Amino acid sequence: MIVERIGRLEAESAAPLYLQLQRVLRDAIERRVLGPDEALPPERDLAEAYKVSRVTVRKALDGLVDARLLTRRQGAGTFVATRVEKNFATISSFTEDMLSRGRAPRSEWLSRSEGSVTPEEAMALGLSPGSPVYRFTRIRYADTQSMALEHATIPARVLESRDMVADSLYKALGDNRPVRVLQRLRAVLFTPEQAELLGIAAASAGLEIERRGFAADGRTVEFTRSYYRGDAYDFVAELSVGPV
Amino acid sequence: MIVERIGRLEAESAAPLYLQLQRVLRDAIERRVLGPDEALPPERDLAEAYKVSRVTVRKALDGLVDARLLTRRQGAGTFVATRVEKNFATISSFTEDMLSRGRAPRSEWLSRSEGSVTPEEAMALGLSPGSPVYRFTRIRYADTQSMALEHATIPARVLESRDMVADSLYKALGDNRPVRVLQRLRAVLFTPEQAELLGIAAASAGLEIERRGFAADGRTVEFTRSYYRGDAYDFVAELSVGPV
DNA sequence: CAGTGGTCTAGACCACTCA
DNA sequence: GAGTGGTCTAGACCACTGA
Repeated sequence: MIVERIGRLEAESAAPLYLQLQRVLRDAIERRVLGPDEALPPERDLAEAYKVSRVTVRKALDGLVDARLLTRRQGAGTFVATRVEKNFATISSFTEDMLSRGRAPRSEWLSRSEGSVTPEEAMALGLSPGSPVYRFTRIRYADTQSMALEHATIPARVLESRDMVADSLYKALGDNRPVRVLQRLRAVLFTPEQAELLGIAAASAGLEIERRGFAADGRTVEFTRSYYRGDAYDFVAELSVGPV
Repeated sequence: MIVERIGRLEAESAAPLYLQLQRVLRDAIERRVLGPDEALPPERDLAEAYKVSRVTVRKALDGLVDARLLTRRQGAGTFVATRVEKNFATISSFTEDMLSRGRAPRSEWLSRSEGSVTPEEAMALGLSPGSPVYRFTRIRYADTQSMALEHATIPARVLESRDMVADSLYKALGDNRPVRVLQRLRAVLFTPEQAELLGIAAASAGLEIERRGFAADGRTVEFTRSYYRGDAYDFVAELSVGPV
């Protein structure tokens, strides 16, 4: 009954049960089989239906609650969240960011080089002096509008060659893609050179974003400094209370 | 042995065991009783030492891993994280933010009024048209330097009176304090009026930050639009990968 | 007061690390 | 191969919600 409606676990999957169940539930929510504000079956029923223990059901639900897809009310039940805000403040590359805003990302390369780290880069990337890095400089466009000037420095060891970076840097990084980034944002006035490259009026306001990206293994894999047009780009961030 | 070193659970606490244990461990880490990179006792040993089940130990550790105080390596052990970055991207009010940067926050009130929501505010705060709100406008200083112009709108129901807000708005909000905020940042040029209020040159770059704050019960309790000096303030944000 | 989520236990097996 | 974290179970009691 429950399983028919929500979905089956994959029969011969090696993945942990709680992740399989999590996936089935997430899919059901995405496909609107479980509508907003709808109550999920009680944990005990889910456990019985999927032939797992209630602890496993709870572990599956925990992840979805963390991701704000579900809310729990003690004594009342577990409910599908009303999706007012979604996917804010999750990492995306410029490419993905623009696609999600319904725009077509494009890059114009200014340079693509290799060299040794500067002291500033070594500090930001956690590299020893003299380590080899690739540097990429480009103008980013959304549709035909210029959006940003971007300078990226990547440790050579995380990229097979500098020519792998065609359009998306994050795509080229593959498994070394950042799972966590730290960004620092400031408002600045564009320099005449920057304004000219972006094709905008001198003395316009821009957003300087300095980004350090960390891969799953904790190593720093990206140090990027970008200059976004203030009139064309805004940045959304979600913050929450500190560690418990 | 273990308990002597790390600390005791409170004897007669009503709090869940896993939270008590979490607290003891966090304290031990903060006090450097457990130093960076040091291995914690195995989960089974902790369970025995504190007379709780291993499941409870794991639940306590889970929270600390989420908060990045610990890292786990299967087969190897659980280790105290090397605290390279801490407390980024957690909510803080202007007051707290400045204090943490070692500066003295101060406000100069421009106005403090009550009224009915505008359509824009109603939308942002999730209020019905006509609902009463308080509005606060002030110039924010760090030491003697002007930092920002701030316009805040607060639903009247979450504040006892508008005169409760002395220095810190978040302090006045008490239990209605936001636990989650969504911010939108843009680079703008200051208007002549804004520049004059802040005592800076006309046509300087500034950071426009629009913030919506959500209390623990999910209600929107704050809608603020601020203008920060680009030359005096930067914003740090931490992002991570989306929901699993 | 019946039903729900919140916490907790004792024990088991597997996957991985490291000497 | 001993020791560690990762997953999972069956069952229990408590705290809270809502008809």
